[in-house]
Amino acid sequence: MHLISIPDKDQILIYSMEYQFRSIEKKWQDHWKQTNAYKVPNVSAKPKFYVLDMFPYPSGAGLHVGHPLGYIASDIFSRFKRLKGFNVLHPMGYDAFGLPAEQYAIEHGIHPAVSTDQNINNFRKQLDNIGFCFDWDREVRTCEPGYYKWTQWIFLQLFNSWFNRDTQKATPIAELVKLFEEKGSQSSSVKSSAYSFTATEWKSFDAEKQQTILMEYRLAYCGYGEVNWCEALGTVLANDEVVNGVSERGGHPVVKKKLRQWYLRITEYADRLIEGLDRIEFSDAMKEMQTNWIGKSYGAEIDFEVKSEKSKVKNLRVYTTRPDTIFGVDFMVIAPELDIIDDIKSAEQATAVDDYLAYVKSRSDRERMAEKKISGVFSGAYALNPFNGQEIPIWISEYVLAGYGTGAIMAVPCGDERDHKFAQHFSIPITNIIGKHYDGVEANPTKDAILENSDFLNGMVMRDAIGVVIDKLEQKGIGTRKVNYKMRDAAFSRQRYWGEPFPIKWKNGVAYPLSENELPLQLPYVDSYKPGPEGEGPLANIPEWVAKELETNTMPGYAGSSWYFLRYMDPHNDKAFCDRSVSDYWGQVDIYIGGTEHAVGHLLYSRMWTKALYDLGFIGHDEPYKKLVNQGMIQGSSRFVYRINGTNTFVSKGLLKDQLVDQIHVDVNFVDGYELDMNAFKQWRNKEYAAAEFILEDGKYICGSETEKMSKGKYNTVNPDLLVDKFGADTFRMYEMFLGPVEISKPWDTKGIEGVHRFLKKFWRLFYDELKGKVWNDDKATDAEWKVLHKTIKKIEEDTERFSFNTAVSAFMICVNELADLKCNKKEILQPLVVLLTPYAPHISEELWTLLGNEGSVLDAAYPVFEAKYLVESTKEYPISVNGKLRTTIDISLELTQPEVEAIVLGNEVVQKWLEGKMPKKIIFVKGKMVNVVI
RNA sequence: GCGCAUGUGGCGUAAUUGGUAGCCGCGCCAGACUUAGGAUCUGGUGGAGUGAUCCGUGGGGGUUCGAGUCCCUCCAUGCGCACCA
Repeated sequence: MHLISIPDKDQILIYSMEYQFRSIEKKWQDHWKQTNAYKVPNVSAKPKFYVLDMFPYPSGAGLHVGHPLGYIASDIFSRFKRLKGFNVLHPMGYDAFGLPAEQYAIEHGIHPAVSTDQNINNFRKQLDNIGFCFDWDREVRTCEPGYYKWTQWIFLQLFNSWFNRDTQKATPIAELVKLFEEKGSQSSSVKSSAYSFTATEWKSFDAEKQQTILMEYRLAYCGYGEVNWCEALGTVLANDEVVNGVSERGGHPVVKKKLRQWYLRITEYADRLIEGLDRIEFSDAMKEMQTNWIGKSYGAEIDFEVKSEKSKVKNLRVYTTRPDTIFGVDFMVIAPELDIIDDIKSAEQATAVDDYLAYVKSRSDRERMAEKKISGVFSGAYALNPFNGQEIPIWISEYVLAGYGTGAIMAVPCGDERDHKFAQHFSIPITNIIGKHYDGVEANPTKDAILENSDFLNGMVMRDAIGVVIDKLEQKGIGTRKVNYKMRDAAFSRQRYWGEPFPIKWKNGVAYPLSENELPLQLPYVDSYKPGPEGEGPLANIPEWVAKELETNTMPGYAGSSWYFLRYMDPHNDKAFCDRSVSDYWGQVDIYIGGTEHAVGHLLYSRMWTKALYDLGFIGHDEPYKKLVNQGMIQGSSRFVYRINGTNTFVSKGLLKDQLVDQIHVDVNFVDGYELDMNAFKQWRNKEYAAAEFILEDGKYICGSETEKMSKGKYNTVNPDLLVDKFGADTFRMYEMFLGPVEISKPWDTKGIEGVHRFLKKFWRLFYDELKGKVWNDDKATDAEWKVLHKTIKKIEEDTERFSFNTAVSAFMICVNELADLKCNKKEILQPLVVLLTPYAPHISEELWTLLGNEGSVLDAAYPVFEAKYLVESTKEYPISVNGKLRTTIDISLELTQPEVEAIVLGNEVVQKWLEGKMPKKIIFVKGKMVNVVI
């Protein structure tokens, strides 16, 4: 009999040889806690490795089985790196500011700080269950003053900096002031703005004017932007909260309203954000998404003279990437939002234009986006082609966006699909400038056609004409070469309570930063979360706050998450956001794990903040994440019952015929596979279905199933706590990995977890048998056993290194199956396996490690070293194909040459049968792989 | 509409470089042990056929001695979006 001791206050002894996962896991979790097993030092002789998870927003719903997927993957990798001799930083924290907590506060009157705290405690309990190796001493919460003090501090650095176009770097604003004092606004390092002045003029400006000008350059700046304003609710709504043009709650109308907003000048970093992608390991898909989002394009801005009845507007400026098509312009299109519309519309078209604008205003962005049908209206005005004076009608249509370029395009139907459809729809005549390349049916966006009908460009290849046209436009002073970006500056303020306050005071319309020693500017306690007047945030309702002339907006969710990876390095520092020597030690995040939904938001913002902090000398690297791994979503597998319409009778799935039935979601937690637990169902939802009657097949009620998003409303969420309780954390961890590749989305299936649990039990039985007790021994291993071990070492090491955890779990299973077949209970084979298993199933590994008589923790054991000599083979079972179809296999020595192999193959009776006496045309022999006989 | 991703047994998946398709697990079938099994163990399990064989990686086409893998095209599903000129 073997003995498991549980180091409790009242120590109890359990005599057992079974795999007692509950006591084992509790014992070691307590032990690791007491011994600070996961504490990570900032000073170490070991090489560093930084593994980071995207930290969670602590929602009230708690964790479901989809959440820990990435955490388990990163935990396995962290433990693996630790065994390999690295000092591994693997922290966790909470992205704790956010809208849901505030919404909950509005509805239930519970302060966001309170509910957030409760949610965090709940999350923590659930996370601890799974046995992660997080260093909890480094936990951060973005909503704590000790944290957001530094979020505010970094904001001030951005506020006090501008982007020097010459050096392409964030630079203290004082240097810009100096530049203005010396040279005025004319300098290559200064971007163009609405203001142009000499040094003398600058000095003559009053402070207010100077500040207004500086605001044009600050990396964090104040401007005006449109928001979703809901008059009835008196508040600004997020895009999420607007459905079909009305508020999600209450269905009140939502309109665009211009409000003062903070922005981050991320557009200045566009080129560096593109360039940086070459130096980091993100998936090609992710890089592509970021590149598309930034959307750099080369083109020209061209001014077209406008001819309208009122003659109020002289020019229409358009942006185009294809100035070479200027003679193919058949109409212009301007965005419905443009102010000039009023001034150019003709009397005849006025009603039609107004109607169209009203129509557009009634439509949400979403509708406009998904719209396939073509709409638009002629304005009644014309633009003149600058080269030949031809009149071009100006149209208004929602397919042109006000926010991009100049909000106006020159439409070339023969070369652009959307323009083409528009022209066809409104019967606008189409000019063909590319001859046979345009078939009259579909536009052709080629750049390689030779231009026709194009005046001085005739005979030129389009690609070459682009530069020629721009040069000519520039000579004439009616156009300029222009690089454009789709990306816009990031809106950085919210009219909400539960976020970081801005460390900004307003005096006479000028924003002044608080000084560093006034930080943190604490979020004041409030009783009401109602919006302030005129769309301002709830802080505007606090008299003391307003009296101090403090900014009433708060920062958005992504403020805290844009730099948290730095705070983990030095979380308790109250002198700096992170000591430079510490960030120099840890450097970049080596592996960052999270979902693709952050592809263009968080991942771009945090890259920008990192670059700015780098420019200003606060950290030594300008890309936060060296490598990114995207985890897939775990989908829910919903279960349904079928109730015959108007009755209380439920029909089993297999017996469904033509009856009209209601398909009803049932809670997956009382369905075993597909079989419904009818009693549990009757008790469900306060016995709503207590009177249910069932039509069964083979005495069972079989449910229907569908794969959907995992969510409470679909009753398909599965709580990890239940599974850990039933099967143990080790089983749960391995099963989540066994489900499939980390980066692929797949449905959850609770049923399969038993297979992994069986595996761990089988593994345990190699050491301890239910009847015989200890079965492991010190016998010498055979060649076959060594081979199994080293094959496994190789596979596990390679798979873990490349994040292929599902195949690694499978390799463990194969190994245990083979050792069981060999009846191998030998310590010299089993002990290295225990170490290999440690990252995946740390609890059982630590237990067996101790039981094998080892001192110290398995967490720091030496990782087994693969030796190729155990895997050397002398023969190979070759697949023999005839004309590419497998016909047989033959064991052939690996030493033989091609002619020798050919002789063996041709002598084989199966091959001879297929040859039918003919001579093969050729024999393909790939040594160590296969043989193919071609007849 | 645009962008990205994914399609392999009843299910989750495997096949690392173009070289034996279906490893491992679930489920299912049969059996052993058992008072019993939702425990454990053993064997079987892509489809058709008595069989030799044939068919099979979303559909169609192509390249190749050989294609799940490469190319073209179509279809379906999921996710994202700011119709990006």
